[in-house]
Amino acid sequence: RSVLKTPLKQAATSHSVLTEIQPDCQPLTTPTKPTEILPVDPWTPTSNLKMLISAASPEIRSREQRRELSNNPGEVLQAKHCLQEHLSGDEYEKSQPSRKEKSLGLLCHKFLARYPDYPSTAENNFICLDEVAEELNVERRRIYDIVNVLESLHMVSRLAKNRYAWHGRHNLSKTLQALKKVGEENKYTQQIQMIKKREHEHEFDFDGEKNEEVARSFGSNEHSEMSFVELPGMEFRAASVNSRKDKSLRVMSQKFVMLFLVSTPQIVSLEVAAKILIGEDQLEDLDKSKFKTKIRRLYDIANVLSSLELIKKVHVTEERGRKPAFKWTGPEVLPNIQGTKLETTSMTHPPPPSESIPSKEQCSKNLFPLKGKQNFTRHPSLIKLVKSIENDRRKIQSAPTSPIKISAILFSPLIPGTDQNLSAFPNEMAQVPAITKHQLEGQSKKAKEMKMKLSRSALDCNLSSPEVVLKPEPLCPAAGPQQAAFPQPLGVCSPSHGSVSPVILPQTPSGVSYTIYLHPSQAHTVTTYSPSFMLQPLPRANVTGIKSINSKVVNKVTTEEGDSQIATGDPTKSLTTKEQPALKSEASSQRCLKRSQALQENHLPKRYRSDKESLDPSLSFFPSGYLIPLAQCTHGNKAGFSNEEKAGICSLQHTAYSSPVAGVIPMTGSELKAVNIPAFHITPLNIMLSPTSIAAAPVLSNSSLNSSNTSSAPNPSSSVLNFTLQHVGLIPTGVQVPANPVLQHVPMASQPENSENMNLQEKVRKNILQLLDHGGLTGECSAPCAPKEPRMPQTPTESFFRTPGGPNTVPSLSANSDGTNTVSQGTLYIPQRKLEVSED
DNA sequence: CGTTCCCGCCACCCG
DNA sequence: CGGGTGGCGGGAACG
Repeated sequence: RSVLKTPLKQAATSHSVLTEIQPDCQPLTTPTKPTEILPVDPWTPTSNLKMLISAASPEIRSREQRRELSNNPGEVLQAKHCLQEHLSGDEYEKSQPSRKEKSLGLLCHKFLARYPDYPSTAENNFICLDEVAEELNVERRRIYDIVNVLESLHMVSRLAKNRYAWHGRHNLSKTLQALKKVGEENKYTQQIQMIKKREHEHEFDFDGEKNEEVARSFGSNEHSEMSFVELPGMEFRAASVNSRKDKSLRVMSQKFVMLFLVSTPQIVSLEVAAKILIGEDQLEDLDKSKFKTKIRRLYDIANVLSSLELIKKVHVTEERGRKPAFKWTGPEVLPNIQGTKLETTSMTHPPPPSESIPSKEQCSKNLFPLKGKQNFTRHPSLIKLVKSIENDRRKIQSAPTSPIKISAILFSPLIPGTDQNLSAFPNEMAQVPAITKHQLEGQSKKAKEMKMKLSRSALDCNLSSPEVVLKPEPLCPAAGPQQAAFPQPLGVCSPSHGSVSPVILPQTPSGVSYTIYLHPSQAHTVTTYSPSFMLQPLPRANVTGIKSINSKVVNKVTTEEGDSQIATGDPTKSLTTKEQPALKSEASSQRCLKRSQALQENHLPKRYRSDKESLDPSLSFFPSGYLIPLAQCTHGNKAGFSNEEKAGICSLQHTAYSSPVAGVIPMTGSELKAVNIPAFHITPLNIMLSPTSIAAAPVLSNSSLNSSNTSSAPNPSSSVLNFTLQHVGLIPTGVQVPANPVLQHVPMASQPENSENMNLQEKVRKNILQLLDHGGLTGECSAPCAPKEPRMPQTPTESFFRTPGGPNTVPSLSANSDGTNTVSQGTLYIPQRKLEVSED
């Protein structure tokens, strides 16, 4: 009916007619699987499995082999889908491929198998859809599904009708960075939080504040109406191909990925994803069918992402039961891009992709009229209108550009060697012989990683920020629930908006800039503040879901986790002696709860200082020639905060549970209890600092060690520690711990095991110290400046410790007059995790 | 039964 | 206007 865009009615009619006329052909229905085949049939799932097993065989692509290696031998099942049938097509027709044989995931694998991950320019990297479709024996329609999501990751790009160019993973890291950034700017983190919150709204029903918050969030939400995110140099190849750039699958795929990138346990449930993706357009019609459709699409996308091994399916268990979700298993994405193009290296800047740089006129055409209204809301229909207009405009714009020399651009050296190396990193890691899950997760690796990072960062001192360090477990053989506990490797990245830094970078020719198509009206909305700068004590998913948890539940959870964990059984036992007592004494949860609740009340979202920080339209030209609205707020914002504001916003405990800045949802004590405690059990080292905070700690302590400086906090390190401990509930609020421990604890944070804690600690500490010595530190921790331009780090240390976002993002701690500690800008992360995440 | 998701109609848009 | 694209949702397969 009217609801349907497509005159489905007709379809339905014709359908029924057809059905009647030709009963044997089922026009609109899924063909029934011809009942039965011999049990021994080669195509049964079982046989499939066998095939797989025997399959680690020769003819699999080298790439495939690598993957296999990385897979735990015991998990053949898991790898099942990873294989392509190895036999010639001879057996095709005789058997009815089971539904699974036709799955998009498998198809995608086949598709991927055709092309190298990192194609060289020399190779023939053209993709002809018809050809592929034929070879893979599927309808073209299916190929579109695959290609579309690949395109969203810039792994392919469309050249012309029926033709695509294969880029493989060369662009992947940049794309992910861009996506992450955009995701942050879209405040996806908060949206997720919000969704979850809403799920069980029933419980907290407080005042209008909530509503306001919701409204605001969703209202401003339309900003996320952004379209396809592009990379410079990856812009439309051919003008003609542009039209549907903002269409669903592609964009949806990008958004989906964004959700992972901004989530701390990088797990996203389908439900949430769907809601967010829908919510962007119109929040009201939470139409069920629409939701269903969205989910369906998400499955499609997820399937190909899975094939790419960027995500994998898991289940999160909430109070409602198991819900399908996906976990990011791709490379860790560092918000800061700068590192990618090491000016350090003799390589210098990669030659600017001159060919692909749009003319100036185009740039001007791209100018978005900025609309100042902050909360301008428009009716959906209007949005649509605008969209189409915008669309047209785009077409026009792109027209002059017309197809560029493919060969030139296709493999344009956008990605310097360094980048490639980086990209390759995960693979290397993956190649490390698979041990046991635990071991993988284990410290040895982490320790190495740490070292590596440390030394690396030392080397990269010229970088204005840490370079991209990829997470070690990308290929996920061991991906278990535990991973959730280690959202980010030490020092790797700030979960936060890289917007800060990246935004600043664009100046650099080779910088990873990205292009977002926004509706003019939305330009202003882009990032007002960084979502990540909020404390996220809990994993959104379960957090939201939990009302009151009793110890039983907690135990249960822990136990469940335990099996895959090193520390098992009674979690308490696995704790270090040191921690143990603390934890116990901790009736903490209760205390925390109360307090948090109390605090929440006071501090709920006072919307903050709007955009005074929007110093100016903050628009700038990127090399790509596209005009991109900067996330000015990000840095401006930070700088903009006055101390009192910070204080107000971030006062101790309160901040932990709800930050006005972030619009975090306040949580109840029970929730905290439920979530935080389990986290402890799971992670021997309970204190898990986010990269941001981690970065902060060293700097701070350092500053206090060396020459003190700007830090207003007498003893920042201890502040951090105390804050953390208190927050986590390890120590009563009143207790204070000396600063030193910080150094020890921080490193430990990355250690899942305690057995070697001491050693590791030692090592890490040494490393750190060493590092410090090296660069003599300049710990400027509370410099609220928002440099407009990329700033070169003064010292290696600084560059290392500074959050990727830039100097201004360095978390600062300060003691408030009231004696409480204040954390500003920084984020202390508590291990966040689902109540339970299970692989399938 | 709930979840997963293949199939293919048909609206759209491009050349 | 024909053909490439790809939104969309029924309902089968799967678990």
